[in-house]
Amino acid sequence: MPGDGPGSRRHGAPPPLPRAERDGRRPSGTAATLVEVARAARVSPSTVSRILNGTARVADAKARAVHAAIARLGYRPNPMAHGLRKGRRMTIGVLAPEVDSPFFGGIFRGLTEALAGSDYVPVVLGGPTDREAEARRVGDLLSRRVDGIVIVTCRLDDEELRDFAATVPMVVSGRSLRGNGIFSMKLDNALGAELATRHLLELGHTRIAHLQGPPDHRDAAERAEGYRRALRARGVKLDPGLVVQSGFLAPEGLAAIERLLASGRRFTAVLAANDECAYGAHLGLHRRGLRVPEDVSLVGFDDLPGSRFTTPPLTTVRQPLEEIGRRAARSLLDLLHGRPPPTDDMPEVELVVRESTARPR
Amino acid sequence: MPGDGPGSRRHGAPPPLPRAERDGRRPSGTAATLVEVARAARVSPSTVSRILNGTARVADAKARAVHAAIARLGYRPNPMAHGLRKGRRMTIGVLAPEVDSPFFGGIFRGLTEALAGSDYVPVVLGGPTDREAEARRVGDLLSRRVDGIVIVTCRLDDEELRDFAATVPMVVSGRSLRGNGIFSMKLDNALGAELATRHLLELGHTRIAHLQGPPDHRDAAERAEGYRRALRARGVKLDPGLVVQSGFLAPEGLAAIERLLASGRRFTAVLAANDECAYGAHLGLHRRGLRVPEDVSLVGFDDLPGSRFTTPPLTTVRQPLEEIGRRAARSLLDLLHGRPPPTDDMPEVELVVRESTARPR
DNA sequence: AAACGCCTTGAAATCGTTTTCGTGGACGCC
DNA sequence: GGCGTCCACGAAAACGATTTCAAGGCGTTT
Repeated sequence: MPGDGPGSRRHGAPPPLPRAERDGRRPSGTAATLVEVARAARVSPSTVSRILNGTARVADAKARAVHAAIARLGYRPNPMAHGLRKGRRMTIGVLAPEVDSPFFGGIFRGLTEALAGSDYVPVVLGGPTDREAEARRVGDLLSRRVDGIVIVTCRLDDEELRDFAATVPMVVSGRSLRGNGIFSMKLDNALGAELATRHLLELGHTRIAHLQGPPDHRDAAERAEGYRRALRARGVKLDPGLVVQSGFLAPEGLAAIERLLASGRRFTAVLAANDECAYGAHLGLHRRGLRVPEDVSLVGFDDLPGSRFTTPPLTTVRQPLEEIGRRAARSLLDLLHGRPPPTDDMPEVELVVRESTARPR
Repeated sequence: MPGDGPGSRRHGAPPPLPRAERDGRRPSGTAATLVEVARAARVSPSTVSRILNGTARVADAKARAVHAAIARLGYRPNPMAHGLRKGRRMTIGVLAPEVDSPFFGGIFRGLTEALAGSDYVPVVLGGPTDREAEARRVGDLLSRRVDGIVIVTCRLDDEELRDFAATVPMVVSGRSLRGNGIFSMKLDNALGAELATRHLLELGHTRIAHLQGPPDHRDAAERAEGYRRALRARGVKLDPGLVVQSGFLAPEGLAAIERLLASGRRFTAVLAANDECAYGAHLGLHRRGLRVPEDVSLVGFDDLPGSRFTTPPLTTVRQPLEEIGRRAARSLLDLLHGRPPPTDDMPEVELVVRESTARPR
């Protein structure tokens, strides 16, 4: 470390956090406290606190003195002392199975956006979860004393959820359940899948395959239901051989379409479990020399940002991810401030027709 | 809210956080404290603390009594009190321009993974940043008293960085700078671009276009430099008309390739600023009826997870994003524990040849 | 047997805020 | 002019942990 003072501070014992102290703001090595501000402004700590929080009127002269002292000392309130006293930590916990999926990304973006105005910050715990692991993670967050929790695709059952919500406000996605300290948001997966399937039917497809999502996943089951419903409504007989088990990930979509192809069953369109699954399926078709949409029409679900830029751009069912994130954050803030969260429903799912679907040849 | 007690708790004043109290663990409505544990176990608070932290030996009998009390009361240490006393908050701040990009996603995943074992949790602040906004955000994190900071693509200049690092350990990506409380990680962008370009040259391409990233972005500039270096090394004259300004986002890649196409300049291969830019470019080519790789070879940079599943899968330069995240976390933990972070270099960039490149026709 | 040291333990101080409680003064009212 | 109210403000008590300090018990050494 050339030209950087007398060697290794910072190694050794836990560092005593020296503050930046150029332009002579803090001669001492440690952060200014409210008491020091009070001393500098010749008032009592209580007064400083009151000024900071606007808890009570104080004389203008003192207020000015205090503000001057704050600026001079570069004072910043210590959030831990604050939290200890007030019982709030100003953090909200976010639980998600896959922090690197674009799905979570979209929601998280909305979440951070909506949280930006407030004084709360998100703490993210990731990693794959089954019901049990998820409960454990909530426990972790609880012992960190987060002020609220958002769970992105919730696997807890309602009972557990209610239980946790007695301790701390919770907002979850993928469930429809409201009550004391709980807010949840659920999209109409069945309707989305129905819309998508109907779109394919209207184009003239009848042999429509469905790559179904994880068997234990409610969203997946609902989408499959929507698919069947649309077929039934048009009087198209469901060929069970056209429904193949897949998952929400691209490799699973690839594997699924390969199995379907290998089965020899004829089909002219595919409804994938979600966009990522569709990506995988697309590749599988491509490998077989089948073109989208000329040979096979392909529909996804989610409308990930990337789906506008696949070749061709993917027809899909739009989930307003950012909006979900924003609403989650807002509802949680409502809960935290003791306001009733809004009762209006989620924005509707919406079919986005792009270029991966066409009339069958 | 059917069957859930006498109406609206939780609305009204800030809720007093009632703890879950079924199975009769906490008759009172509030969380157990260390003092209560001490009382229940008939020892002093100090002793409980010592047992919890292993600070000193205590008699086995007492230790057992304390553990029993802890279990019975469902005691969980209050992190705010702990933080106040110890001066540590057990959180690390993460700064990133776009929390929903797969790029950040990959890094963040590695980060959370490596943090999972420790007692630290990440707090994410997102949103687009220029240098100034980034400094402000670091300030925000500082006033939240995070114990360390990770900046994902750092725009601060070295001076500022050093300054901040005097207050709190920092790990940044996209910079090569180490010193007191600073650790940084930088990939050899120039080398990566050079590898990619050389690959195209070796396939026989000579008219290779480059969609250059944001003009103010060092990574972008370095990649452009690597591109030029590779051409020079092979004695291929650089046609400035083949270098067009783009960005790191898909729409920008699309716009750039359209401009290039409109210019009428002939080219048989494209080196994109990064993978997302390549996606956009791919779409632009597709729209013009140009096929990848038959008509135009295409190379990206980053190796996002999605790039394995584009059609065709994208040849690209691999950045080990998760590994970067993991190392960032580990180095920060090292810094925090007063251990010197590892001095070994980053893993090398690596060309991943898939199916978007081929010999020119 | 006295002196010394180590080990376990409890009492009390401490971290930096917020909040209650009390007090002195200014003001309004009869 | 006396008395009650109200207001601004300071002293001090929380909040829940850690840590220092001191003390007592016990074993060892000379």
